[in-house]
Amino acid sequence: MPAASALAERRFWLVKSEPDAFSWQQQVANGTEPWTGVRNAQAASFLRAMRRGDRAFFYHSNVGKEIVGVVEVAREAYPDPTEAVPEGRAPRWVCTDMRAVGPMPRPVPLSAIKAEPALAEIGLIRQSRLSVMPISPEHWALLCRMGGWEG
DNA sequence: GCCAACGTTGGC
DNA sequence: GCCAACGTTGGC
Repeated sequence: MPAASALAERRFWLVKSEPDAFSWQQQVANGTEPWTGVRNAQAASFLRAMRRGDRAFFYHSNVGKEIVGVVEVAREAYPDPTEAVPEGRAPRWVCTDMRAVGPMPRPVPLSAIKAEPALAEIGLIRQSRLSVMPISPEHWALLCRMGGWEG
């Protein structure tokens, strides 16, 4: 089907990274980068649900605590090469490839997200430890407005 | 540095 | 299968 249908089906996500481990600046420098290291069953199931062309906010956890950019799913889930698979066992974890799309003109801090009543139900707040989560189209649009993102 | 949330592990 | 102990994440 044409692009309109693919666009309508595009889903939105938020992925977290500690900038000390892997930062937005590194993502930009590398262009496309495997999103590895997810070791949580719920987060992994969200990675598996990602489709090529889906977009995600890139959030800096611990240091910064703000949405700093937008990435796009460039390759759907495949076995995470950083997993140490025990002898005779099947690989368990997956990664996706993420491509940097662009920086948020105004990074959106966690404090601003918490201060916005319309975002009270967002996974980032309700389940603070989850590192990969879906974002509803409405929340995506609102966060884009808050960050000055014209996408 | 502390603590809440929560996932995992292991004894029973 | 239950649950205490422990480890990790991530905000404060």
